[in-house]
Amino acid sequence: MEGTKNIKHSENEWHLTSDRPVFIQIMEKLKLDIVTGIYQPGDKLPSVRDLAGEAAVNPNTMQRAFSELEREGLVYTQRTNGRFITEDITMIDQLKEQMALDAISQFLKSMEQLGFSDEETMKLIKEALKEETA
Amino acid sequence: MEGTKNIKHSENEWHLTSDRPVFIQIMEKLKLDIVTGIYQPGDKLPSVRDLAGEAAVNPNTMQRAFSELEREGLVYTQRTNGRFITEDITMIDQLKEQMALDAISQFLKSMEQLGFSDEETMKLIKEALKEETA
DNA sequence: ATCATTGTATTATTCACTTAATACAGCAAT
DNA sequence: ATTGCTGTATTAAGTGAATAATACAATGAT
Repeated sequence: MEGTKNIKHSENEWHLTSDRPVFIQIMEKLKLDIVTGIYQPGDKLPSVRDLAGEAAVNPNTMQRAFSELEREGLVYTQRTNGRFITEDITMIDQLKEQMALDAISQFLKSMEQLGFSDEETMKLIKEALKEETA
Repeated sequence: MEGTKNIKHSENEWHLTSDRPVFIQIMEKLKLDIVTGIYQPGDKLPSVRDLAGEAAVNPNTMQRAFSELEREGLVYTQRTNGRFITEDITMIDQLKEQMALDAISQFLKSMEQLGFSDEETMKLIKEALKEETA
């Protein structure tokens, strides 16, 4: 096979916190890496043990995160060879769109709950984007 | 007497979930009720036991949520009389502004992580708001 | 003075998440 | 055949959150 370097993550930072289940946070990071193309369809993933060491978590915890991702169809396993990103590009695109829609609806819900009108929300968003570039 | 109805929440729904600490979710709801004016500055709160019963949680859990809110200065306690919303209007206004800014920055961060440009994000927000009214 | 209500404190138990330490089966390269 | 890597499974232990069941001190109303 192509020897060497299936390390596609280099100096990854996992910044895991204790306020939410770690395996959930790992799933979220992996999903981000998939929809943003850091992991390409069909890519081989580092082993459970390697990733666990890199993220400084127990191999069981990393294994659990992968099991869930596999249950959702985002990765698949070759029993003794390793894990791979799904080659279903449609699924990946749909996931990205869904994650964006979730972020949007969650944000709009928050602003509505705080009592901001749609106009006020738009105004605040525009201001935030302006200051971002500055 | 019980004729005094200091119940300002009526048929409140707490929709608590098990994916995050309950006392955190309670704090979030109380904060929303404060910044949106459901609870006014100086208002007396229902007793720990009453609120615990209403939210279907253990009194200890409700007590913990209040302890944290008190630590943050949003409520204060009269030892054997009850709890009250802070009368510091400035603090409440600042909290509301901070919650809005947090929602915005969290949203923008999510969209950036997903790889959307500021322009794309704005476009998606506008579309979401249009469909909302329709 | 008595009583109900208030916030508060204590102890024990349960549960999910996490870690730790192994162990096993299957495939590839040597 | 041996070695090394892969995913996977198992058991034990520790931790924080939540519940349950009480108990106590202080205040206001009666």
